[in-house]
Amino acid sequence: MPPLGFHKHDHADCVRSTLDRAEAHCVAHNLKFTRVRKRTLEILLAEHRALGAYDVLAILAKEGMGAAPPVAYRALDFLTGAGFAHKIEGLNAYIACAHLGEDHAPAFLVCTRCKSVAEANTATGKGRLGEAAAAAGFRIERTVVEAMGICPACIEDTPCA
Amino acid sequence: MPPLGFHKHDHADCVRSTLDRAEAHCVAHNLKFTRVRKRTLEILLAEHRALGAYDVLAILAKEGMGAAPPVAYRALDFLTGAGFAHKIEGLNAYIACAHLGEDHAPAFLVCTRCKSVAEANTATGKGRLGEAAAAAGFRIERTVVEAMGICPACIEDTPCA
DNA sequence: CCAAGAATTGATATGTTATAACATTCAATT
DNA sequence: AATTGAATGTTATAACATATCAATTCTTGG
Repeated sequence: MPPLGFHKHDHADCVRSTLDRAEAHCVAHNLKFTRVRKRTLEILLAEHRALGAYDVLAILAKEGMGAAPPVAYRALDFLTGAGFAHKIEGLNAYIACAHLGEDHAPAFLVCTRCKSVAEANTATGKGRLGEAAAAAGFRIERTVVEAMGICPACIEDTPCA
Repeated sequence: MPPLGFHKHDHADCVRSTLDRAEAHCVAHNLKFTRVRKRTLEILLAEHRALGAYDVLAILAKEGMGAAPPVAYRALDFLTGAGFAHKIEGLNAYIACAHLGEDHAPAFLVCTRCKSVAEANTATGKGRLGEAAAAAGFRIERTVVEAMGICPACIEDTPCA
């Protein structure tokens, strides 16, 4: 599967189908897909870009949902916990999951210039890291795999590429 | 090479040889291995654990080197820039490089319980991430590869392992 | 040696990211 | 309707990080 995010696609459909799958997952797992949570996912889905918690908060506040940080952080925690969104540790920012519903170990290509993010679809057995962990007797609970760099669009825009 | 950090080794030697290699690198590259910078590396080297910038700062301050955050952050920036230390993004914390002088793409096993960190030695061609990047025309500048979980020692210490 | 310039250090202030604690509202169940 | 548990909202503060400028030290050419 090609990494989503750097190439053209039917984004309206991308958004709709992700929301639908999130909705279905919540029904199936008895999770509450509340107004704030749903709106937060919509905000993240608007673009394949990472948004800071305070960016999300600003939008929520403008729309009349709580104006204090915990509102955004709780919604983001819910979304990441449910697998609907991921945190980009290298940016302290959050992004909607591009492979919602598929079992995957998220890995990202992160443009440090424009903050657009492509989510690659990697197998859950994580290559060298998995081997090293097994050898050391280490129990992996979560993996952070991010390539920070410059995306194709930004490379083209650079005078001295 | 086994990941360093979770198993016994001659740590005094580990520290000494790392400092020696750092020293040599600075001489070779005309970098200034000043008092603050060297002491900061020593602090990180004391254990194979990640320390926050303010943890480092507290020690520096106690020893009479500047008490304000920029002192610690500048030293840490120097060390990470020179490849003598790495930032663990998942913890917002810093650790001495365990493979100083060897060309490597750092990858870590990070214990979220005790913050000890093992640095695996992975090849610079980064498997799936590298492939995905090449396919997308993405220029990688830095990789963040961290497995967060529970280290062998903490697994043993857990009542309900 | 010493003056000029560059790099490093130190301090103040502030910006950014994140959470603790508690009150209130809402929804499901009895 | 009363109970209860989850979700929301607010205040306050903690934790992480940087911009700016002044003072010092370290080169290096004169």
